[in-house]
Amino acid sequence: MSGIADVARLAGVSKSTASRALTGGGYVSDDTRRRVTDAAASLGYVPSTSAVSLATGRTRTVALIVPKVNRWYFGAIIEGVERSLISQGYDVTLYVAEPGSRDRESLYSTYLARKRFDGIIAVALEPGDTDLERLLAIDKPTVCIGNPLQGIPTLGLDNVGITRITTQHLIALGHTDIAFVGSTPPTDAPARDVDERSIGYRNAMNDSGLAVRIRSVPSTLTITDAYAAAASFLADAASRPTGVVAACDEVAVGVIIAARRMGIAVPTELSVVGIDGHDYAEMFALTTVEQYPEAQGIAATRLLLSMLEGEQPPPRTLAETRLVVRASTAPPRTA
Amino acid sequence: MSGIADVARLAGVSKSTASRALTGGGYVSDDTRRRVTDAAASLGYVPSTSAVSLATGRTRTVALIVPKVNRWYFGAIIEGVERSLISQGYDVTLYVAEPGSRDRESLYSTYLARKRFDGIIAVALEPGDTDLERLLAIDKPTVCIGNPLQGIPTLGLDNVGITRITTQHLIALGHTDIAFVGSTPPTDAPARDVDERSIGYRNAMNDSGLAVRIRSVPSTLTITDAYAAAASFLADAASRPTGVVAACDEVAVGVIIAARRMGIAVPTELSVVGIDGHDYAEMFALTTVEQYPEAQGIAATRLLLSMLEGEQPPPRTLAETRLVVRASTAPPRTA
DNA sequence: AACCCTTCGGGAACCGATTCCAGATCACCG
DNA sequence: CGGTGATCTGGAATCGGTTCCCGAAGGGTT
Repeated sequence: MSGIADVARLAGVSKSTASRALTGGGYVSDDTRRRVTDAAASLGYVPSTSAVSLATGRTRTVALIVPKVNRWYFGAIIEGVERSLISQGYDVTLYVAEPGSRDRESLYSTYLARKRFDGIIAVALEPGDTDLERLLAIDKPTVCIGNPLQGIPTLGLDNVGITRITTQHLIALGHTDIAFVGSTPPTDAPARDVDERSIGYRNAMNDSGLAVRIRSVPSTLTITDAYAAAASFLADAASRPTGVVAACDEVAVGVIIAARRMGIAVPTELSVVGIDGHDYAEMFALTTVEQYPEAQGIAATRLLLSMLEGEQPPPRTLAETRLVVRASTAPPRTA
Repeated sequence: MSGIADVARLAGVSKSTASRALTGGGYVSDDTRRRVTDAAASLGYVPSTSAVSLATGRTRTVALIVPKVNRWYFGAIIEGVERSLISQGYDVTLYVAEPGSRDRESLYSTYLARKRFDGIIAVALEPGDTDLERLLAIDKPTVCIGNPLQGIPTLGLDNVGITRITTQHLIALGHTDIAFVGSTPPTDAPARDVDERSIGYRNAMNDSGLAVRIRSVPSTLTITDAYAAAASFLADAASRPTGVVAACDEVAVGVIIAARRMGIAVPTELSVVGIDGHDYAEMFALTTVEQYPEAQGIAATRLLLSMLEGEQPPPRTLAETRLVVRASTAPPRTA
């Protein structure tokens, strides 16, 4: 491997001049610069990143922290972040650790402490966890995607508002017996995304004077979990709601699959509305509020890069959403 | 930030002794070592990784190259690789680039050339692409997951054998009219995983003297793609097969969803068998040959780490699989 | 008491870049 | 023609560690 010294020698200049010519700083005559770049090209010179970051203090790497990879939402964010960072010449190192897990512990104490990165993008941190203060202690530019956290610029959804919209959509269709399928908010802990959504549902129901009914599924909110839960709570025809507000599309899809299996017609006997704009939404004709996690990843990257340039982004940025009405919702049969 | 010089000063020793005490090389008395580690702990000393890798030539980072994040198979591999590498003290930098894409180009010419890693794990490289030689040119320890490639240790499935098994499962149940749903192998290019699977199907059919029928879906092989394709080829009751060998579980699930929608009973009127052991397999009662991508990620990591220790792993390692019979397959109605 | 081997610790070189500083060249102007 | 400022280049220090080499001290043997 040839280093900058070899390039300098071949071009007949000193190391310092070679460095200036290649990085663009300081005065270098056009002629010299050309000689140096030619020499570098002919040697196939690639600067050693460890040397560069030792000298400059910048790593051109961003740490991306996600709780999970194998979920549509997180996967899409990862793809967005990766694509946009790469296009800016940054590498992405990926850390997977669920909030509260043991991995999480060593993540902060060992890996993040090494600071092999210029900035951090953290996805779906749980508020109230110790993560926040530890992130702040690292003292590197940081952006969050998800719930707002005190002191860190965050990109997220208006969860309350969105769920109000999906709930009102069912109410407007004439439904009165509407259940929220998600997880029950813990009374002591601060609200996570899911909890905010259940609040949006409750607000909308209260506004219309309707009774609130919440069906819990495991907080992983996967299709499989929702399928299993729905198979049980849809079983009794008497207590079955006519409308379901799902905490996310994966839950909605699980409910629809369960309903179909049980011979409950969607939307004739059961209307289902989700939140996400999941890949599968169209296949299940799901009415949903779309969000665009890949675009969120790109936007978060932009925020972070602006911080690296010394700017101070707004503490809270709302991500774009759009209600898409499909065939999983209709007026209830009795109406 | 305090450096090793500060630690040395506080412990009353020289930089070299401090380094030896902390990294474990050379002779250091227990007493001195304790003084140094205490000093390091009290200062919260964390070695600068750029300095360490500049001096040692090792980055303790592995590059993970995947074509896509948001697919069950790739997501699971990423999780497995990440988890096991982190537990060994390695960081993972993620590169997402589909074979043949423009991103792929810059990936090799720019990012991989920087060699900010000690080794590479590449997932689902397409044989016949130029990737192979470029990977070899990088001249770093490399492990592949997927199809075998000349010169790189590879962890993969016996695709031909597996699909023979799923096909024979249907044949044994009495099916004679069995279609393969995947993509048609290109005649000129070398075989990808999917192509090998169609070969396994064809071999099994030929062995039993049955007619080969291949239904193509877009090569991304997603549930949605398969759903759309199935909606069309299941439409004509006369030409409809009684059994489907799917190239993967996502295709199988797409077919099942389409069949249910069209009122075709599974397995009574249509048996479907997949390959993967997808998260959704159980929910759809899918008969399938399970593979374990997360375990494959862990195994690939082990292979790579052994290469970093100077060992030479076997060129080809077969990953574990297991046939799981569920309720998506049954004898055909006429039998 | 002389000697040798093992253990321990310090000084300095080194990894491969960037960057500060000072000196050299050049053009232009008075 | 000397002075001045702008432009260009090289030497050397620096980033923060690891590691080679060598000298010193300690312990055991003849």
